[in-house]
Amino acid sequence: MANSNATYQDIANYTGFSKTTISRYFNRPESVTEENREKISHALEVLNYQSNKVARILARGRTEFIGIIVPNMYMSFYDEILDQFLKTYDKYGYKFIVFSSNGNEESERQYISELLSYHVEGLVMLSHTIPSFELSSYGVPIVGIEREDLYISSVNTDNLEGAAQATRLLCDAGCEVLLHINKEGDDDRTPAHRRIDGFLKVCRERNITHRVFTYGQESDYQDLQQRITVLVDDILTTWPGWKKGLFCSSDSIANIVLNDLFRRFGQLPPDFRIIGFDGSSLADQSVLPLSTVEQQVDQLVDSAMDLLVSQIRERKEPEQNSVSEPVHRTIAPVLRQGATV
Amino acid sequence: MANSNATYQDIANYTGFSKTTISRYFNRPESVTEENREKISHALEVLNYQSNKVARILARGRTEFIGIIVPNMYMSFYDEILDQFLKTYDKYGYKFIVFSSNGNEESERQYISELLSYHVEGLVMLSHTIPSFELSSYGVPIVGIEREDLYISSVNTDNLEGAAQATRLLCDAGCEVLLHINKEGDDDRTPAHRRIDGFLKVCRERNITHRVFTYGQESDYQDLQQRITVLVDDILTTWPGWKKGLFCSSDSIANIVLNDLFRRFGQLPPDFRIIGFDGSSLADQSVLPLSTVEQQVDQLVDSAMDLLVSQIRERKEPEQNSVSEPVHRTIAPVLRQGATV
DNA sequence: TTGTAAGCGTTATCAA
DNA sequence: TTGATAACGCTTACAA
Repeated sequence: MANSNATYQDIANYTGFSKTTISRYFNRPESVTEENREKISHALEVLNYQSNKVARILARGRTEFIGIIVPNMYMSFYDEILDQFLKTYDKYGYKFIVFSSNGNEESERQYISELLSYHVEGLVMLSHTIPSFELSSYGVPIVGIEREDLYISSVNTDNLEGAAQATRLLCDAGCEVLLHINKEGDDDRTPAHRRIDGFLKVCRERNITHRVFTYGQESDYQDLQQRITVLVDDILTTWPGWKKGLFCSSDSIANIVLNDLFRRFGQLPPDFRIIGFDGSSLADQSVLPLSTVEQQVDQLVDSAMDLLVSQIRERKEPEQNSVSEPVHRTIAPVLRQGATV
Repeated sequence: MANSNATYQDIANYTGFSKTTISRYFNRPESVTEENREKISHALEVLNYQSNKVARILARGRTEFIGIIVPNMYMSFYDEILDQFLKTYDKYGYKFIVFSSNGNEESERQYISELLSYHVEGLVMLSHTIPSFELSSYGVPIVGIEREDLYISSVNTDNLEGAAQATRLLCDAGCEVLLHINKEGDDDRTPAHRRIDGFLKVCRERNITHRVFTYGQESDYQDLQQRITVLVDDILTTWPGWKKGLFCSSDSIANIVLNDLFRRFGQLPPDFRIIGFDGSSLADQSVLPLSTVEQQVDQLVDSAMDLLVSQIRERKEPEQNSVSEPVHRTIAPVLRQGATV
């Protein structure tokens, strides 16, 4: 039978050693004679020993847990990030306890406190409801990704540069008017907001006609689609005959626009160019492969783990450091040419 | 400062009570006088107490952890399932430790053993590499979802019925030839294999021309797209002029077919009907909303948690039960009419 | 190379 | 209603 719940004590009794020696067998095998190692190893088999990490955590004070809070799973960006984190297990050995907050600030606090009581060694925040100032006060290593990050360490895509590249690409493709769609009313300090800045910067540099559109709190996908349809109507009637370049703040939006145009015209009209943002799998699954500014998820996550691990180390040697300052890292985006520009 | 690491002992010293009383304050508050409760509560504030669940686990033997292993995150079915599990936290209070296996049998074993050593109370398996016989031997409550389940409890969509409904719908829409695309070489005992059975059953009942196509181990999305293109070529030349009904074993495949047709014809040709399977968000994001057989993810997960929790309870009262038999639950799928049939 | 004993922060069992 | 004391299973000085 599995799950026999043998303990070091049982192994010790069986072999005639002490618990300590059993512990050594696992933690510094070289300090146990070959011969005795075999005896112990044999006993483990016989008693079907199953290690108990909970006890080890308590004794050592290291959980090897990292907590991670995402806003949701239906935006593919978040599950690509999550997947990437899970993959770091082989490299770092950290296990992940995952919560999905749905943007509810109160549950988010509860989740954090739950995580803290499990003594997670670090926290990854993708969700943006709780201000970084509060997060920093929890006194646990923490890193934010693509969220407001004034008081905490963070990793972000270089949104300004990504947006600028996308905008330049549209220019160079001969577009005569440049349009940008972004989410409205987002906090100014949010990284995604830099995409507007990048767009405007290039438009002004090149002195080209442009406009920024925003969509609001459309709650579900249906509403969002309708909002976009209205917007496309607007664009078609305002600039008929112009060569139009549309930079969308996400692949999801770009996909909706593209679908809308295909339903109207059976193709991407020749006077239309579209580019998205994120480089999510949706960009490939679209009716035409979307051109997009790819966020390098692997690098975002690598960097985040790196920051987290060094914070965790720091706090083990509380000798020198005053409370060290937040570190902000930036990952270069990659322009990915699809079929829409 | 946060993270002050006060313990019951500190609270006890501060208030003059014993550790035991502090413990009672948390676990059976009514057994402590109102007055003393306030004293303690005050001390908690002052000392900034942060509970330590690791110690509690060790003392009580209950972790409130459930382990979950998914094959990957890029198939939206899995992350919708995962998201749904995370949401059960408010109802059941279980935390989830998540691993993504990428179909690697060896890592999967390692993950399981890791999970067991954290004394998870139960296991959810979505991944199919490890046979259920082996899983059942681990002696921990376990439930599989849409995978081979001979020796373990499980929850599955009624794939036979779903496929039958889809096929009937195509018939009723006046299709003259019915086609089905599924993954080849899949283990016969896999639930998704029932979709072929359902398709064939209805085709024979109605005595209608039909064919089953399969695709193989195409490793990435590109290859898969190419395979599908060849397949569509084949279909177009074999049944020109026929009214064709195509039942795909996933929304992902249906989406590829639909995109392919749109690229060729700028529309879904009038002699083509398509229906997918899963009811994933991709079905909505497609160039035309896909008709699909929706797997009721919320019910799948509800049922799974229910099975798991009752197994967990059972094993707390080891009095009566011999090793209880695996339970298999089935969730009815829902036909969702999109614009493709 | 091995063993003794104290400790990690809770809960559980008795008594008082 | 409260308190001593012994678990829970492992780690870690310190000794032998």
